[in-house]
Amino acid sequence: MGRAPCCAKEGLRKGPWSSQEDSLLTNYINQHGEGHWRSLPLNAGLLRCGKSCRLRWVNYLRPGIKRGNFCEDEDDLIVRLHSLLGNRWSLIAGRLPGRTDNEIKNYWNTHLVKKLKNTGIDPKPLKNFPRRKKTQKEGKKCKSQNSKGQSVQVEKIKVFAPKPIRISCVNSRDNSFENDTLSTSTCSSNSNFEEVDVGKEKENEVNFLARDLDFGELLKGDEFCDEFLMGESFNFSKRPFSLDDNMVEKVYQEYLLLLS
DNA sequence: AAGAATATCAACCGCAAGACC
DNA sequence: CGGTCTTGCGGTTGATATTCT
Repeated sequence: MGRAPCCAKEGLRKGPWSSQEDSLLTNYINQHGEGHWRSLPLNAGLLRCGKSCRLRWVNYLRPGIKRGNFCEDEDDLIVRLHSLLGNRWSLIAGRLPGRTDNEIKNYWNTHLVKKLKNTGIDPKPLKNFPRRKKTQKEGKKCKSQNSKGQSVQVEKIKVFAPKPIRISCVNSRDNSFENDTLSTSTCSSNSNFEEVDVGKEKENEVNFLARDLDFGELLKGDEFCDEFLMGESFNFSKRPFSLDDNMVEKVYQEYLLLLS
């Protein structure tokens, strides 16, 4: 099965984006919305491939993106989530307000790995979870036909990374999971995110987690996770970083709570 | 001051998988 | 139902910046 390239390569610009290209892309998306990446460059007057446009938008131009200066809370959360989820940067990014998967991945590789190694911690995930398999139904709009054979747009459930919210308390960094409550506080250094209705956000979060993390599927038949779920026999001494306060267990318990 | 070495991060690439035809 | 398209993800690259010698 041959696979067509995402775009014709000839005559397309590569490399860093100019401010003019940025504004063309931003203006186009502001007017027409995201999506249709393949046709977007042509329509927006850009000599870029759609993939490049998407990447630029998602990682740089999209409103609400926070750049640089990761706070200690964020470091902490990234390390913990990485320990739980491995290199599933998009999932990790979903838990960090305004951060992109690319930025987190870069930050992990350039800063956190070193930092962990310097403190004698092996920055390996607990478990290499398989890459998530999406279900047929989720994620996309699809066309279907009504009884008259007319084509109608059916809105399928779309997996939005929810408005990023923290799942843990941020004020007590070293005891981040002391509180059993599911805090939705945002990162302390982040003032760009709105206060949210905790009830609704929690609901959204549950939906998000249930669909996107898909722990049920992820963990099904997994001896390691069975063990983890059973709790008692799990040996925390295997953990890649200090767990004197059972941090990861608490993160995990939060996820379980959200799923219950 | 200058060249080398190292760090950083934006962007590219290939692949997987669902959607579409 | 099979081939193709589209999107999104994670790994990697390479240009630029910074630090070291």
